[in-house]
Amino acid sequence: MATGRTHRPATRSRGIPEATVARLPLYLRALTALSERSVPTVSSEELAAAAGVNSAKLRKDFSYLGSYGTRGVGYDVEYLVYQISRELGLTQDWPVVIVGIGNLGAALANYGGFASRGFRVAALIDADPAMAGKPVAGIPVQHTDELESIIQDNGVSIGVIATPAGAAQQVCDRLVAAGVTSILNFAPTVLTVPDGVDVRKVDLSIELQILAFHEQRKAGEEATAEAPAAPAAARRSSASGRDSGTDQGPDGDVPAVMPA
Amino acid sequence: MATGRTHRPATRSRGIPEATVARLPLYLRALTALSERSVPTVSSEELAAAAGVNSAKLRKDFSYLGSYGTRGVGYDVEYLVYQISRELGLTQDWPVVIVGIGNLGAALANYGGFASRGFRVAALIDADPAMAGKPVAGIPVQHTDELESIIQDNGVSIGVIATPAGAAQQVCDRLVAAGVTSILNFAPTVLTVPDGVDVRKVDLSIELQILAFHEQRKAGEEATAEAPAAPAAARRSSASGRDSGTDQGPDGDVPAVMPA
DNA sequence: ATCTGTGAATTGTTTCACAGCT
DNA sequence: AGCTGTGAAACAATTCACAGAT
Repeated sequence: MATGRTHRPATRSRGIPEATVARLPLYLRALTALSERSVPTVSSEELAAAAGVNSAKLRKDFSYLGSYGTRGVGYDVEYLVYQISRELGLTQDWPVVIVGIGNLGAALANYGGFASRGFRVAALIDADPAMAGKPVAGIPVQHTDELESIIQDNGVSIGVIATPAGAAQQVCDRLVAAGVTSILNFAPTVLTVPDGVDVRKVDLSIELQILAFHEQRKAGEEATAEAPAAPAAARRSSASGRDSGTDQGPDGDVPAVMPA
Repeated sequence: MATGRTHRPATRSRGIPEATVARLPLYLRALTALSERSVPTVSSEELAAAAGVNSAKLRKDFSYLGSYGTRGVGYDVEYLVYQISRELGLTQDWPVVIVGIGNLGAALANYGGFASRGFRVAALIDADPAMAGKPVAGIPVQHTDELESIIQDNGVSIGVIATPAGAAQQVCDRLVAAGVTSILNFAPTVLTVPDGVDVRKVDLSIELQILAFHEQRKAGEEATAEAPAAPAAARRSSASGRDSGTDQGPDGDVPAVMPA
């Protein structure tokens, strides 16, 4: 997903399903935890439980990578960690830039698991001149003017956008023009990119809205079936005077602050 | 996804596909922008472009909601905004608590689009006593001790977890016990919840790893001469007889962890 | 003439269930 | 006996392509 038209028509190559790729990081995390506890082998059942999936799916997923297990025994933890890391491209080091150092950008910069496996924050970039030089997570913030040279000098191919929605497309364009080919977008806006560039988005309000949908459905279903543990009686709060479009932020839904 | 069990075999209800539900917020955002520009109607083609999907998909999605368009004309923007809002449950106000007010929690609390559409931050909760009373985004942080009473007093059914991974499951358990039935998890860990509770996760490192996978593939594709991936010899064990050939081995050597 | 709504075809994903290896 | 690996079946999502409404 994400890329509109990337498909090389007939790349009979290593066709790992996208759904599987999206789960590999989950398996990797579970395996890493086992590795740290020096657990030597694990069955598909155990590993699946740790990753929150079912074992048939896990086995099918692994079958796309190769036959890395041992029948009657399970999977060798260290070996699998290595194989999945390699498959995900984590045996190399990916320099990443974060653009937009507001609360969210700072949170991302401070995120531990970031630097830990394969990724390295090469630079923090913000449009506010007052931020320039200020260290965040031990890294001095640089001004947007430097964006192109930073990308090029560090060979950055992955960029993280944590700016307000209004600035996101512009930042995206500059990142792409400078050579970035993968973008993780935290701004609540749809980014348009050329073919060959991957975009993934993380969007708080979308996630909340999906939850609200299901939540609403649960509430309307109270007539049926068993009564759940919690007394979902008094849901629904008062202030209901809002509905269609009288919000402050121009659709923008500005994300985590940041001096614009 | 998210909901573990849920088998309601023949709920003749309004079975909107999950993939469609996940796109409704996207359409809603695009429509809200149009609404603010006082655009009266929009075609599936235009709206699809604004939302970053193709028009056939959009029409199919809308067909699950009902027939809200006019052939030869398009969709009435205001009407659609209302219908989708209603479908998503945004015509009511959802009180939300955020647990874990670090950089990320603060970023979430400050997130504009949060309060703007149907969601209201009912409380900010943190385990650090030193945070108690301190206002973040204009809302005083409360101590974890108050968690249960906050949930109950405010009729909160949606909780956001922005704590460190180590605390997430514990917080989750308390939220669920207090009556929360939808959770948005930002902590990099798998949460276990009872049936009937929805969990959605947002995970930076998973997203980056997925990008790295695709990035790696792009790199290996443009320079076909270099190190053409692994000589996937042992893939697909249909190789008759001997199988334990030295598989793996991108360029360098591997920490030969024994494949049995 | 245009654009929606939707069956039918296609493509992708998950689950089943069991053969085959250890 | 136990557990993986995988065809085949079931299910889900997407795309096609056109009938039908305005």
